[in-house]
Amino acid sequence: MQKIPVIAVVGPTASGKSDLAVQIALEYSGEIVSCDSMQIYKGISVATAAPTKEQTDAVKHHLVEFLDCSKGYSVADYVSDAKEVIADIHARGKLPIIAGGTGLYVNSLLNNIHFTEQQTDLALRQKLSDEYDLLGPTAMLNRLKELDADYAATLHENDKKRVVRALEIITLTGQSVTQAIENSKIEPSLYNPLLIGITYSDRELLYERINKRVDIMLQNGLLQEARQAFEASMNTAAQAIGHKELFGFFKGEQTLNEALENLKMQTRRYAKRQLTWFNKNKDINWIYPDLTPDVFNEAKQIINEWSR
RNA sequence: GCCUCUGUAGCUCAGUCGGUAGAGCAGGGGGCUGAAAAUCCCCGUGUCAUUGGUUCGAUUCCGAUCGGAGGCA
Repeated sequence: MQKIPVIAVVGPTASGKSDLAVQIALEYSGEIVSCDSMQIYKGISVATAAPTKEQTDAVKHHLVEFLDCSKGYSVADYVSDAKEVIADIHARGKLPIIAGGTGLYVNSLLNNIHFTEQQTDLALRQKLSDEYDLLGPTAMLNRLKELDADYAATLHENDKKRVVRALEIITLTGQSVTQAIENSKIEPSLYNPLLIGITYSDRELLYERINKRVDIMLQNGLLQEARQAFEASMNTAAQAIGHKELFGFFKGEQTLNEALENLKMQTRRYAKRQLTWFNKNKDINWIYPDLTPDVFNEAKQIINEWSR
């Protein structure tokens, strides 16, 4: 089967990937498929720095601001949704441009990780989580060792989320995580991807952009949006950086300035984690705006070489 | 002007009964397969303000100088 050509623009938050993706889409007649675990939600566009109206007017954006904040979502949902959207864009003769900073989603999509039918049981997960708290990390990791020694060897006992999830999978499916991971890789990739990464060679410059962007968010109504989130019942959207950091201020536990400084710090750390994720991928063609002022031109050269 | 306290890692501070020093936070590095903007792991050399003195040896004790805080005038 012929692989679908796609361009993926990745990088840490506030690096300028959204702008670059739009420029590429306009030049090469593309449509943007967002790859961002938080921008999928409606009503939190300030905190998530969702694409602006100018951007969405200029280029069609998919998988952005379509889900209610009360709903849960996962990688499996994303891969399934994105595959459909990409196939449709390609069928209409347009170039799919994946743009986003959620490393897990990017990798799972491009490698065509295969997720089987429903494999989550929140009640069971809660039960295992309670047991973890009760029996302690060592006991739970030991339990996993007996069921799936290989996977257990890759985890630290404090990694509650993964230890619990591994036990959840095993009790639910009777299959070890090692097996499940192996099975998830059986299908070949559907795409012929070109990966373009954007980040600053001088981390300080990226951090300055992040700090500045938080100040702009404030002007764009971050406080009002966060106050609504403070009262609303949110699902995974509650994890987004941008609202929860302001709750301390709403409760009167800290000043607005303290909360904003913390918000900036959390965003900087997030950017660092994103870089850890993407740095591992040796297929990424990196562009550094502080070294290469004309980012778009650089991107065009990379693309032209790739499409030859 | 006088008195007291204080000056140690980017920040807040321990500490060395004299043998060149360590926590928290910040920061850095690394993981990551159904919550991922989440979550987990690892990483601490710095003219111990400056300058004289005592000493085998001073960041530690003493003096002076220069910062900072408070008190009295």
